[in-house]
Amino acid sequence: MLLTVTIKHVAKAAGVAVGTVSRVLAKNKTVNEEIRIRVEEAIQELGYQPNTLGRSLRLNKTDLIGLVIPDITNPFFAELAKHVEMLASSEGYSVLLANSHDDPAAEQQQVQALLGRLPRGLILVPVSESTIGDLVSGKNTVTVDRPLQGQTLVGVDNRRGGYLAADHLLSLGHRRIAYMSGPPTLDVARERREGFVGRIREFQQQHPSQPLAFQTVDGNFDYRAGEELGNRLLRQEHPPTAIATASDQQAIGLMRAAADVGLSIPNDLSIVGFDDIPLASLVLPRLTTIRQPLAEIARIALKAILSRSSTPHDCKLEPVLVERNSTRAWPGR
Amino acid sequence: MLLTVTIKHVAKAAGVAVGTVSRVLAKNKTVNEEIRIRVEEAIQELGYQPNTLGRSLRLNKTDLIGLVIPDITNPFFAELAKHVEMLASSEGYSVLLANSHDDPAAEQQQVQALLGRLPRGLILVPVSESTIGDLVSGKNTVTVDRPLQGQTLVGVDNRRGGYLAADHLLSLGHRRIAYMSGPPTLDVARERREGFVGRIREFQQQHPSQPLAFQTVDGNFDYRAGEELGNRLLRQEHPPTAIATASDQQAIGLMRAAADVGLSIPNDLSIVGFDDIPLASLVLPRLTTIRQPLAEIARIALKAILSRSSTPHDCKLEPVLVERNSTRAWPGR
DNA sequence: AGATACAGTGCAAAAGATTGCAACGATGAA
DNA sequence: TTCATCGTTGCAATCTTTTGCACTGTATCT
Repeated sequence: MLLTVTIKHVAKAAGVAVGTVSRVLAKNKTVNEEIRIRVEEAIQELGYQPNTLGRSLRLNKTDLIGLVIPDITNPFFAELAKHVEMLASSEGYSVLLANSHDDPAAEQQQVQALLGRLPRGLILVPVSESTIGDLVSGKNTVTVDRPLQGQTLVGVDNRRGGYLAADHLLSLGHRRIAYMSGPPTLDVARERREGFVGRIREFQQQHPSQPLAFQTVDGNFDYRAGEELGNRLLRQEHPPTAIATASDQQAIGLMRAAADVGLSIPNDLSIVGFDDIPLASLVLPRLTTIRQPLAEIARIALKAILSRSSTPHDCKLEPVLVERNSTRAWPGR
Repeated sequence: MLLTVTIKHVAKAAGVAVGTVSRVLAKNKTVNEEIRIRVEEAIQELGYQPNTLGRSLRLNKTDLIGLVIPDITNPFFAELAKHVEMLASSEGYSVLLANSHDDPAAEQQQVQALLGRLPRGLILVPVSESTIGDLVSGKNTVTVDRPLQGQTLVGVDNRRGGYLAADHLLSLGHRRIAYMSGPPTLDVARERREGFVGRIREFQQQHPSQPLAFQTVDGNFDYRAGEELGNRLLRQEHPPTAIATASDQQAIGLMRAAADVGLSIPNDLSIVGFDDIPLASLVLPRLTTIRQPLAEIARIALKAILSRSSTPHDCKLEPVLVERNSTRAWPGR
């Protein structure tokens, strides 16, 4: 165990008091140029690195950002984590990662453990609206993607996203449409569906004479749910000609189901996803989807944490439609 | 800002000295039963939680595990992160996440930043063999997937993995075979290829009369490389009937290229991947691949960290062939 | 010249927890 | 009675850093 060099050693080497070294480190200008140089030389010479723990204890705050997400394996959250980590580390912060596995009890435990580390702030994708509410209240928290009572939420305008998807399919001439939603317990899922259904209703009112079949199914956000719900939808007597989903993972699962049933995309079936994960542009055919500006979301969330604006102020970003090859105009056979 | 309750408050509430409270917390048995109960009640009552910083400063060690990976967006590393996080948090540790983006300079910076936090240990997927070598030497580090001079490596027997893939394709009757390798700078990639080539050569010696065409290409591990290399391989005059890749991501990119060329899998082309990421069993067709026991890898890596066995001792696990629907016997047209 | 201001520096007190050492009271032995 | 022992507990030092306060010496003003 090599013994570490502390601020005391630097002070002795430079022939000054520890306080002075500290002031040099803090770039405090009330320190003589000559002494500053002497101290900096000593720091160089000894290879001194400030002890984060001592500083944190004294200041009662750390350079840690807590990030609690349901599942790092989900490409959407992985992307979020990547951006948060990049931005945080460029500002000198490190990120504490915690998985909640979509389990309220685990989430509560994780949040508690993280809070015990006195992080500068918490970026949270909550799974349970109730369990952790008071745990994080007043704790410099920002919520991403999903809301939590009394906390700043930064995310996308989900209604608008749903609206865009519906509008896209309608304008392509589809008149047998289905919407594959997420878990009905989640606000995000409900909002996306409401936006989608809203556009459908709007169209029906504007064109009351046009026949329009529409249905909705619920499930999880993952691949498997996409496949299962897809099978259910496509094996009906009159299957839809277009399906919008609440996540790209669902959409990719759905593509699998479509292939099993023998449908070709986009010829027999148009699909539009949600999120625009990296894989979306790599599946075959490339997936038309509603893009969430994730880099921007991460940036704003982190800024909110670091600026400590105690008043919660939600931030809803604009989703955008990314047209690729999984949707096509319906010839109207 | 609500003021936090410290060990001092507990001591006063229980009418004992702080040292005694500390001993109760440490489950030190040299403390009277009666007093222990009184202290524990005070802890409950006040909702006291020990300050991690004070403890860490005193003990000069933390409950943090540093995890440095090239890219959290890569499903393989995401899966690794998930397992590490699960195991670590179940032992009371938190994980510090850092992305190196496959960039030696960034990696060096990240490792340095993490080490400054005095983690209990570092789990590292190194991108550069040279830059961080002396940075982490003697620092309780475990390397996963890729080796680093003088550090314990836990990973899969890559040669064996390559061997299994080649053996599978040969036994299916394929005689025009290609291997899509990873970056030749990476030991992992070289070993997998050597294993693969080794089995090919072995077969040639055993059956010198049988015609056997074999070629190799190099590239990155990601989807895009898979697609590009795939196009190059498949657009030859006599394309291979079977291709093994060095990663599932490559394999999935390759599937895309195959579809572009109009080849059906597994009828016209057999593909075997490497890693067995979750997506592998969800693509169409489901991907035959060489599975890495990632949960086991994470478990061993963490155990090595926590047991602080200072002598580096590599651990090579057995990869296993997972047969799914992307490979098929070659009829020998 | 004497008083005042001021920049620059040292000193010591925090911050919260752990732990070696001393002290204490009770007991038993000499 | 005195001494040693044992099991517990309190005291105080320690880990490293920051920062308010006091102090020094110089410069400026009256």
